[in-house]
Amino acid sequence: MKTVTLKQIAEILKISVSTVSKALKDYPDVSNKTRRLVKETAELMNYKPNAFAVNLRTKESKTIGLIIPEVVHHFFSSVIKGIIAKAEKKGYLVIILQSNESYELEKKQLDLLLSKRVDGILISLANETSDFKHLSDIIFQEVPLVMFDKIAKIVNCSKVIINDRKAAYTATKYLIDSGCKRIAHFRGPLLPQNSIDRFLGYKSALIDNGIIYDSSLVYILEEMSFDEGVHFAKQLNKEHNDVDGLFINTDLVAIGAIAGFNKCGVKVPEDISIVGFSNWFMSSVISPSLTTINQPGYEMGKIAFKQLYKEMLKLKKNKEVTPKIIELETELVIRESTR
Amino acid sequence: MKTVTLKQIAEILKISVSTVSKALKDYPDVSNKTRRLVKETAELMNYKPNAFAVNLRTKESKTIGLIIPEVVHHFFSSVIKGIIAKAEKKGYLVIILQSNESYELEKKQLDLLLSKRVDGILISLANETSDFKHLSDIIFQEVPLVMFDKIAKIVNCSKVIINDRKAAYTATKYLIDSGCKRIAHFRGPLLPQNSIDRFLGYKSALIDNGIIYDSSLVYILEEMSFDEGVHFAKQLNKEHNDVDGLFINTDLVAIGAIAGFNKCGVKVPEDISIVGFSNWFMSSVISPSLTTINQPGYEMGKIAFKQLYKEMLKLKKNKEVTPKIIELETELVIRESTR
DNA sequence: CGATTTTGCGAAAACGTTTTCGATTTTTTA
DNA sequence: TAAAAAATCGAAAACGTTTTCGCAAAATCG
Repeated sequence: MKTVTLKQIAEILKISVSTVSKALKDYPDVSNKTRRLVKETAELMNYKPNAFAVNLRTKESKTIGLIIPEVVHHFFSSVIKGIIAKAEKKGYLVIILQSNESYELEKKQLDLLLSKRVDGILISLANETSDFKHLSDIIFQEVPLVMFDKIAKIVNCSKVIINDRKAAYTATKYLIDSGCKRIAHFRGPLLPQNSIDRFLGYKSALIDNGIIYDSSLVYILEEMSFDEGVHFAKQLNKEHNDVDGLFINTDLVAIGAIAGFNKCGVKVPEDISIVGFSNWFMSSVISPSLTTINQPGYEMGKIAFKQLYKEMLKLKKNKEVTPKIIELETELVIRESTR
Repeated sequence: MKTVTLKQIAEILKISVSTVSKALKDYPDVSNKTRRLVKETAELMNYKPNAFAVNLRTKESKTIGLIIPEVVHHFFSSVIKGIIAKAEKKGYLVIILQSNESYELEKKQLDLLLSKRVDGILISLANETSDFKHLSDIIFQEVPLVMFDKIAKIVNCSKVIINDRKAAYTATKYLIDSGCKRIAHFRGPLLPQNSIDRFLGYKSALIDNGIIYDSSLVYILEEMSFDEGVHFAKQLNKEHNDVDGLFINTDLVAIGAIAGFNKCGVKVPEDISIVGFSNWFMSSVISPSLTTINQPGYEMGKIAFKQLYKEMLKLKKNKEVTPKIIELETELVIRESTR
């Protein structure tokens, strides 16, 4: 039950290795008779081409790398699912690495993927990442690279994103339109672009609508966990009793916040309206269900791979690739946590 | 900025390719002087061994395959995280595929991984899988294989599992001890071993404690979703108003069931005690928080890889591997959903 | 100082495939 | 029927590494 090679097939049929190879790959310069013969015996002997040899010869691995800040996360696992699904259809396998939001790890893993000679790389940045040389290096080495969700604007590669700023603007505007006068914001860490953009969207919605921006109403959350949501809800209630609207960076925190307000005796949405972000599946089933921004993770994964695939093809044909920025649509999902 | 090879280093230093290779790998038959020289220039030229060539030569890819029924799932993503973490430490990368609970896909993906020549395979079975030839084939081909969580007892390979039967017994026993007289069960699909075992644990706990087993109290859930939990809670309430205890196959469904009972005006735990399974992080934060069985996903991932690693090493040394069954500890986490 | 051992290096095969190029045979055309 | 064209095949190089083996030079020994 050893692995069977082209050579073995060749010896059995008393023809050359090259002819066997060509027959299997439908080269025009092999007769129908021998082609059929080769294919039959290959089938019979259960021939499987040695991927290592093929890789070496063709200089491609039909494998892509994926670096993600955190696997155990509903949004990211949806993205992963989208990527894997699309990649498999195109004959690509996906190696997944996790940066754990660490810049150092991210760099190391990028190196790892390069040394494994993946055909392309998909990445969503770690929160810590503020230097982007490791990414520019990739581009310089002409390895196709596509960033998604957590991107760096400065890096000259294709990106698949949502318009975080616009979505946050919409969310905040909805709070304003529904009558909120004093609106707070639970934002994410300082570095990631999407956390910045959501904050900016929040801020400009206030300003555009004649509400004075008050920086003491913006809370910076590092972990973005349920518990942080609980904690900061309590704190907000203590420090700013008059707040009647709250836009939160992500649903998990928002759900925590609802629980937190619950404990303080603050009623949602009667006393305070809350809008989350990402439309986690739990958001529709909790009580009160959460008004939020729908962020299409699965879709994003599929499209990110599609773009990477295009660029890998172009590279193979030595064509120039011009980075593309693809913006996916989001929408406001109105539920019970807002008036 | 082309990729640099051993040959190029050799030409520059006017020595042979073999010496360069040996110098870099600290072979004893190369002098300290040339070793240092080689290493320095390799560093300088930013030499990275061509993984394709190394693979071909050494016949290993330092890559393992992972097949999982569903990526977007808290338990499984925890397992993935554990596997990736451990694998990376040992210098292995992980290719992840998703069977979507489909037997056909599972088979196809196993083939894919084999054709890519991964060094080992980790798998958690699809619900649909009831024929195991594709798995035995892997073992026959001497590719290390370790199954985890959703396993097939009949396949002769190492397995990392929890004792589902015992855990379910504990859960049910706790319901009995806390005074429940009529205990229902929401089980998973018919095929998967863990769904069977949890049912059996439930059943024998009843019988051992003098409660008559009533099959009409056992509901089979196909999707294991939140919505199914809501739906069957309502149905149970309609069909068996007298039930005062409920053991549910998985936390997500249990949380759905709590919501369902809520809508029917059935109070948890006053009217009915509920025990879930898996200790999803949301279970501790909902209200009432859920009594459940803690199932260590991250741990399971780490140990599954560790076992696979051992077997890959043994295979390399041509040593015999004897399949091992590793049972991880679970514990009952008592919260508010039970009296 | 000659014989033996040790040290350091290189040639070459091997891994299994793909693909170019030339050679031979067969078929077509003039 | 001779010349040209097409069809069919194989030899061989190449991809970049690892590792065995042999050889020469240096070091050690008696």
